Amino acid sequence: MPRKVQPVAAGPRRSVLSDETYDMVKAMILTHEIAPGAKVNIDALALKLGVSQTPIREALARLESDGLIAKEALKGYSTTKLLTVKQFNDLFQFRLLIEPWAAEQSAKKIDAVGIAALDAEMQSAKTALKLSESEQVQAFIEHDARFHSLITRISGNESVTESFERTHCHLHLFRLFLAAQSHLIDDQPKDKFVEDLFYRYYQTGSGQLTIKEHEAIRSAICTGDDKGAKTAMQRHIQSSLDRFSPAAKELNK
Amino acid sequence: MPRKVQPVAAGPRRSVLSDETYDMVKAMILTHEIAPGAKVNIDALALKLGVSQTPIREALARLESDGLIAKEALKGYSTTKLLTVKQFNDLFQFRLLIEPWAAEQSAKKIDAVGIAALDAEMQSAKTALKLSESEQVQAFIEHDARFHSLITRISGNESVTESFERTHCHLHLFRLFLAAQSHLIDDQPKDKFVEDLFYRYYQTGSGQLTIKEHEAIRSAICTGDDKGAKTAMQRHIQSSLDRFSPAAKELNK
DNA sequence: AAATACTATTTCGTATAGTATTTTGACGAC
DNA sequence: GTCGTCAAAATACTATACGAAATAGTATTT
Repeated sequence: MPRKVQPVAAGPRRSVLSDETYDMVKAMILTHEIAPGAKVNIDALALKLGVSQTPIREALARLESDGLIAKEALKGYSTTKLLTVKQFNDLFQFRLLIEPWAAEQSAKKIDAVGIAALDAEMQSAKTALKLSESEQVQAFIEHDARFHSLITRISGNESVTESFERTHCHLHLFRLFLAAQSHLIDDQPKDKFVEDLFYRYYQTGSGQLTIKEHEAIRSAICTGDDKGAKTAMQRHIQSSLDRFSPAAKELNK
Repeated sequence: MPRKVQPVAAGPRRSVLSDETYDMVKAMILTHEIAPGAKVNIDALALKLGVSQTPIREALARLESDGLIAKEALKGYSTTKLLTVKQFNDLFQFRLLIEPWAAEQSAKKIDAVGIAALDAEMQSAKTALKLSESEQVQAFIEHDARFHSLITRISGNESVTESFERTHCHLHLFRLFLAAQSHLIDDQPKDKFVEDLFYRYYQTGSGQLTIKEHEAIRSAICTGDDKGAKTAMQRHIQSSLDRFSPAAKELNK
C-alpha cells in the first residue's frame, strides 16, 4: 500500500542552512549578542555557528538588504548602530502614514478568520502580563510586532505588508530597550536618560496602556468601524511616539 | 615628498565584485535577458558573467530580499513573475499613501540644492522627448523613477525613501512594458491588451502628460505650496494608475 | 495506466587556496 | 611626544573542486 504521507520526522527539509543562519544571526543582533555597530567577522561567525562561509555570506547579504547589517567594500560587515532620534521619528512618521490606513482597510475587509486571529493575539498579550518583569518586555514587544503585522496583513495590501515588515521596527525598539537596560546594569544608574526610558516604557503601565489601545483598535476593526479603526491606530502610534521619543532623544545624546 | 593623492586610475576599488554582479543581474532582469519567472542557474550565470559562484550567491540573496528573485529550498532561484493586477494596484495604493505626503514635506523643506536638482531632472525629461520612440520609453521610465525618488529624498524621511526605493516600481513597470512589447513583436498584434498597453502608455502623449504633471508638482514644491504639492502628487499617481491599470488587468488575464 | 525503481541533474554546503586590501605595530625623523 | 613610513599580520574577497542530498526525468514493473 503506497504511503502518501511522509513520516513527520523524516520529511524533506523545508528550509536550507542559509535560511536558518539568517534567523540565527538576526536573533544574535536582536539580543545584542552582536552589539550595535560591532564588526562581524565571517570566519569567527562561521566557527561559532558551526557552518561554512557560504551560508554566512548569504545570510549577511540578506541582512544588509534588510538594513540590519552594513557592508563596506573590502572592510567587511558590521551591524547597524542603534536608531538615531531622527531615524526613530522618521520610522514612526512612516508608520503613521501606512498603519492607520491599514487599520481602516482591515475594518472594511474583516472576516471570521481575521477576527479569530485578532482575538488570539489579544489573548496572548494578556497572558504576557503574568510574566516576570524581565520577560514581560520582550513578550510585549513581540506581541506588539505580531499585532501590527497582523493588521497590515488583514488590510490585504502586499506592498503595505512588506514595507511594514521590512522596517523591523520591533527589532529596533527592542535593541534600544536593551541598550538602556545594559546602561542600567553596567554603569551606576546615574544617567537621567536611562531612568527615562526604563520608567517610561517599562514601569509606568506601558503594558496595560498598550493592551487598552490595542483593544480599542481590535474592537473597531471587528465591528467594521473603519474610521474608528483608523483614528484608534493613529492615536496608538502617536501615543507610543510621545512615550518613547523623549527618552530616545536622550539615549542618542 | 609623500604623495597624498592617489593617481586616479590606480585608486583602491570602491566596489567589490559582488556589488557589480548585483547590478548586472538586476539589469538582466530589467531587460528580460532573464525572463520573468525563469529559473536562474548559479553555475550558468557565473560562467556567463565570468565570475565564480560566491559573488553570484551574494547578489541573488540580496535580490531575493529585494523581491526581484524568489528562492525555493533545494530548487534554486528564479526571477519573480510580472506583477499581477492586484499587486499592481497594491503598489500604486501604497504609493498614494507615502508620496503625496513626501511631496507635501518637500514643499516645506525645499532649499536651493533641492530646487536645482528638480530643475535638472525636469530638463532631462524634456531632453528625452527628442529620442526615438524605442529609446523614449526607457528614458521616460528612468526619469520618472529619478523624479519620484528625488522627492522622497527631499522630504527628508529615511524610512519613506527606503521603502519607496525598495518597491522598485519603475523596474516592475518597465518589465510590464517589455512584456507587452515582445507580445507585439512575437505574436501578430491581434490581442487587444497589447494594443491597450502600447497605445495607452506609449503613443497617446503619455510622455507629454507625465512632464506636465511633474512640472505641476515641481512648481508647487519649489514655491513652498505644500498642500498644492500634495494634491498634485496625488493626482499624478492616480492618473498613472488610471492609465495603466486597465491594460495591466488585461495583461494578466 | 499507475506505481515503483533507477539514473541524471541540480542544489546546497564544505574545504581550501590564492590574491588584494586593510590594519597593526614597530621604527625612525622631526 | 607626534607624525609619517614601512613591513608584517590579519582580514576580506574570489576562485575552484568536491561530495552529500534532494529533485526531476526516464525506464521498468505490476
